Amino acid sequence: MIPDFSPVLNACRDCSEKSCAAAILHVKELDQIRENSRAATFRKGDIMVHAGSMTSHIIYLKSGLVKEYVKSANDSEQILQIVSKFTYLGLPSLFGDRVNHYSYAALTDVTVCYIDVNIFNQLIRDNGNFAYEILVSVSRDSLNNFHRFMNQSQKKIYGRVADAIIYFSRIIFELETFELPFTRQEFADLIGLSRESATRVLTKFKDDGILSIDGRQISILKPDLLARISKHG
Amino acid sequence: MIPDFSPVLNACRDCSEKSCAAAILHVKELDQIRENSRAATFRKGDIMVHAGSMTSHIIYLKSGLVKEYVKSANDSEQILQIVSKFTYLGLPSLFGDRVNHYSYAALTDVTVCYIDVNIFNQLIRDNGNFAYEILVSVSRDSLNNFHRFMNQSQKKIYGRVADAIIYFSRIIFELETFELPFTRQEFADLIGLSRESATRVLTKFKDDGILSIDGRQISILKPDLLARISKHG
DNA sequence: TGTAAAATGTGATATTTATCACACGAAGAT
DNA sequence: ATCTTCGTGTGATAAATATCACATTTTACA
Repeated sequence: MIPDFSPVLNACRDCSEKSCAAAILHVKELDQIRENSRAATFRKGDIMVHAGSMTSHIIYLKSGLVKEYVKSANDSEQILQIVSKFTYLGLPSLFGDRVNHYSYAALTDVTVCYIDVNIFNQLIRDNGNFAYEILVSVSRDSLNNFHRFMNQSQKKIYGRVADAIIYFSRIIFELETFELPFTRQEFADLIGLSRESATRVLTKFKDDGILSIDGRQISILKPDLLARISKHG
Repeated sequence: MIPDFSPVLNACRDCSEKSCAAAILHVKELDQIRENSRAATFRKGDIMVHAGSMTSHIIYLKSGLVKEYVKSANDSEQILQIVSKFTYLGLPSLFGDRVNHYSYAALTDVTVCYIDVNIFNQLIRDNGNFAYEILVSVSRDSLNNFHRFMNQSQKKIYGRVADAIIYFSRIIFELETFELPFTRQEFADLIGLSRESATRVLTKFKDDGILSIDGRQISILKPDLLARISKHG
């Protein structure tokens, strides 16, 4: 729950895990960040940000996987996206009312940098090229969310599950064999299904020889068929 | 379909319909926009942008209502949002691959300005404060889309219809009595329902005395009850 | 290592919502 | 004015998916 603050000062100008946006910054600006930021780590399962909390620091994800989610009234959870390294968390919230609209939890061990929001905003105002890169990132996010939205609202459960599997294979792991970083319930929450329905579809894919499934370990055996199901199913 | 190009030069610096972002620009920058932009009008029903087309100009909406939508394989339509005046259309697409990801059609007569995308991008890079305002706008949009997404994926049809009615009353018209700017089919497409289901819910609300409905003319008679249905229904 | 708790798979059933079919009225076209 | 098309409401039915109940497996941890 509570981040382990690293005792090491993070020398941003030498950091090998810079974002595309930060790569544009001048040495002076990077030093400005360094003086107002802090490295930290989270353990798998830790909640990093609670929806509804105020933002004083922006979180930059240096390594690990994070789920972005919200809980609704009846305790059910909707996972918005899986965030992987080299990403700023919660940018849209920052530029609105400064209240975090989503929660974030670590799916694996995670390392991050906290950056003071005032410094971050100042950099955007001072350096249009930095601002442009941040815009690119927020826009990409927005289009991705839209894609997920369309996927959930227009496809049937087989198409949705296929889509999610392809998403993990191509975007997150870049492998045809991978380990899902969460439970079946969370998998279902990501695509807006009940746990039972998600399980049933996975079992069906296994029985049909499309996937090999052993617990959280997944291999895609028939990628073409899976892609076809994602499109038309 | 084809915009009527106005013969009048638009003097941006005197324009009373500037966006929050443009209000920040210097006189010199506004003149730069003027030399690379063009005013135009569309008639109700005109398609302004086709999804998939390339973006050479960004469209700024000066007056009127526009639907942002996509068509899927089986010709069904999902309306993403209703856009009202003082808004740039399709910003997230601009910062990605420059392909328009959504289509836009005029729901009322509409006046717009076309602004050259290169000029627009240059202004963002040159003027961080302008960039900041654009970021605020893209972020607001992203959070709104998210809200719509949650609404569609977690609520039942009564809650969704209630939500949509409240949205028009509060955000679009700021009145308790208003005229829906589209057909029942489009209303259904906005909230991801079949036309028949949307109709049935509206009729139920009418029978229960929550709304008064006469064709497209709608009055909210019991706002509290409607809000409760939106939350828990 | 043993035990409790959590996660998973699966059948039966219920609920929600879409689809189909059709009647009716209003708006446009000739 | 009449014809045709489009939009709308409504009942009957079908399809998709959630919920419930419970057995089984895996994981956590004392």
